[in-house]
Amino acid sequence: MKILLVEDEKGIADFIQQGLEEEGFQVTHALDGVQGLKRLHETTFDLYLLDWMLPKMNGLELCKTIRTKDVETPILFLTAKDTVQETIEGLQAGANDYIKKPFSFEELLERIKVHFRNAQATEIFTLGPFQLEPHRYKVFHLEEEIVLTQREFELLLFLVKNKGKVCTRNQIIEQVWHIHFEYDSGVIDVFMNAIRKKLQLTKDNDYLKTVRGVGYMAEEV
Amino acid sequence: MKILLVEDEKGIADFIQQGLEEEGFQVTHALDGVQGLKRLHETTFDLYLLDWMLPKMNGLELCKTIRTKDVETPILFLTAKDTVQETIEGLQAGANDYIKKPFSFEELLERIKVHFRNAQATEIFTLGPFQLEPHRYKVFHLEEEIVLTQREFELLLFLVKNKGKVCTRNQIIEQVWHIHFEYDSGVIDVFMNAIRKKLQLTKDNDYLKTVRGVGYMAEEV
DNA sequence: CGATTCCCTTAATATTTGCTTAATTTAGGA
DNA sequence: TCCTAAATTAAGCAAATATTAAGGGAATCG
Repeated sequence: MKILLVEDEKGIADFIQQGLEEEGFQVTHALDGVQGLKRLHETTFDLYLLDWMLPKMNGLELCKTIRTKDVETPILFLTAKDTVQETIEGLQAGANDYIKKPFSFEELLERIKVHFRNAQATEIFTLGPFQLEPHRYKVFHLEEEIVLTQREFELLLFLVKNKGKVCTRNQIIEQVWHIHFEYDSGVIDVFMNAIRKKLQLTKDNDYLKTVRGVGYMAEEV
Repeated sequence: MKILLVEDEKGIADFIQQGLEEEGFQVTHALDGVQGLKRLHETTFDLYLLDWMLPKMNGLELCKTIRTKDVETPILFLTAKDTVQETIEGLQAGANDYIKKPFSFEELLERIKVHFRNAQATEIFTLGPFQLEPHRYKVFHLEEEIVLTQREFELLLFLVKNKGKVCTRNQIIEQVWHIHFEYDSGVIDVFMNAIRKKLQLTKDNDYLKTVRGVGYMAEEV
């Protein structure tokens, strides 16, 4: 879930960005309306969080511009107390909600979640007959749940996210184990073994291939 | 969202009705208190908007009558300047807010939205055979009440609101304890223990799962 | 205003889980 | 065939969580 945050006060922006990232959102931060507009051309976002008072191009203009292209995506305003009245303009310009400053992070999060509730927030990855649900740390084979430990899950998820690409042992140790120096023990092998066992993979059913001398690869059969 | 508007001045009534309908509310209009009462028997509403001065049965009486049947739904009064003092009676009779005439439509909309926001707090959450009622801070197992402390309740509520998703220890410490820096003591564990004990959860009856290395998760079995 | 109660928190201990290592067997490639 | 990489298995160990008890502080009640 990608959020575009347009806010000129660095302190507030950092506070929000950090909090939202801990919640698993991807946050892009722009310091003013013009920068925000640029980001808009680069990617699409799932939610906009706009400060009302912005240098160069204020929130209202930005809001209108966004709405000329994109009618769906929720827009939330951050507004100071004394501009609440004006903010109603914003709502008429196509914004979906506004939050009065000062606000607690919980409030903000709550509001954001309300707007996401409609848009399915939960990404699901698949590999053959397997489904991975990161938000629940769960794997299913068709309907049946397969219980993996955290590491097992993360390793599998990493491979599946890179489906079709070979993941080297080094990459795995870095990305899954978060070890950033040369390191080699048999850990990965042991975990691959455990995963294959739990998923009941065989020669015919070979979704996790080993690439000798390099690493492993998830692949549709 | 259905709103009952009781207002005898046709001009004002039309103005409000039209505006609110544009906002997506369903508005039923009654010209006096007696008519209003009739509508009340026909359907249930999510909010009442009552003029203070009404023919046949004034707003205050109507308000009291509504409250004999329905304690929850927000009631807003529309009052002229010179009757503001009296309106306080209205608040004591169970009204939730009042708006001074003349008011802008934006103001009105603002106030209505605030009350709907609060009304969300009336929402009831369930987890298996358990019911949480946030507005009363109460939990029921089927019919029987289970007494939780405030923190216990808030922790349980947080997990239930995020049913099916893993809540990390960090999220819990932030959202339930409102601590916004890195922090780790055994508090969460102690509370989880207390909650599980009070809800009499066992292995078969496992609505609150621990996800090792991550946090906890509420889940339907 | 003192006593009591009720929670929240900390701390200490017990228990469980799963990560890692190491040793052994199997398979692949030159 | 020989050497090396990977698979497999079992066991020790460390870390996360469960559980219990006790201290402290705020609210409540007499």
